[in-house]
Amino acid sequence: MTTRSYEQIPCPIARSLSVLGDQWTLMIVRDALMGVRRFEGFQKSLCLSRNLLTQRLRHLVDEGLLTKEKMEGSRRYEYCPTQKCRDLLGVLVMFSEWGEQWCPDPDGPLVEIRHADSGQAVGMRPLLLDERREVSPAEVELIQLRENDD
Amino acid sequence: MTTRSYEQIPCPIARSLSVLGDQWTLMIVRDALMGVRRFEGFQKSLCLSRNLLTQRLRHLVDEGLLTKEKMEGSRRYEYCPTQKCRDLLGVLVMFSEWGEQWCPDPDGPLVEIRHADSGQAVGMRPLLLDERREVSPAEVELIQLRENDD
DNA sequence: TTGATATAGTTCAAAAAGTGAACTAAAAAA
DNA sequence: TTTTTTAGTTCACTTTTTGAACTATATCAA
Repeated sequence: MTTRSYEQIPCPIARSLSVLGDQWTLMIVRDALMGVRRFEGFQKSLCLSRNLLTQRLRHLVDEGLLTKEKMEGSRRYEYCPTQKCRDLLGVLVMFSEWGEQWCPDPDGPLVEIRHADSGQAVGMRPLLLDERREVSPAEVELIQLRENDD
Repeated sequence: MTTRSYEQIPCPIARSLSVLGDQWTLMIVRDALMGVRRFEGFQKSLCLSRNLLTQRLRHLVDEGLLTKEKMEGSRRYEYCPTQKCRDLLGVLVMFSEWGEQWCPDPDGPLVEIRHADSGQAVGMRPLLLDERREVSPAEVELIQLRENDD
């Protein structure tokens, strides 16, 4: 992975995508958050070439999204998601909601987002951070505060 | 853009990423949602090569995220985001929140997410969809319902 | 303990995708 | 009318990705 040219754009979305925005990284994160821990697990789940998987896992470890840890009672390693990685759940939930809405699977949903304790369905919704009140997505806007002085 | 090999994985996240998950598409969507409408606008904002921009804009039009429309009082065209594109705002907001948290800009935030009417700060937060009650992100889990029968 | 199999990679050639610069043609402005 | 801007296209070059074969431990089963 080389430095993306938009890494220089002073915007948190650009910075996030410069870490996560290649073909495979978010799919590996998805797998990790669904419990995949080992090299062969990622490879079989995603069918990506093994050398690229090596590179991407190394990248994710370097960026602090995964740790490579010795498994208990074994000499083998496993890749475990860090908090930085777990914090991407919201991103994946949004991708999932968008995918269900705009390119649904004819066989019905395949991934569910649930509250761990109660098993109830959960969605990510825009909230006024002060009042803790829900607002309509249509009323939310993205504003650039300063200009990019290339 | 060729078909990604994970397009076959029956998962709404995989399907979303097969449309959006290349180096540039989400950055173009970001620009479009911040008001960029024309070829030169995207090119200057992102500094990507012009032939790639042509390809990506065509891809986004084909996928129904942008429409190429004649500008009023002109023979020129502009690229306008559709509802399918505007529905990606939540994804971008999550990327922005993650970026601010995990790779903050030393000069302070550059993008703000606000309620259009009141100007108040907005965040995407997990909500129990039945009760409309906020829950902790740590209590949210992503569950795969069926197996991928390759 | 030995042999078989599973796991986690590495290596390398071919194919595909991205980059950057130069070029073109139509539209708009002066 | 001439110049400048806009929206691309073309092409040679570089970088990435793919896919298959190979290697070296680790674990399992007899």
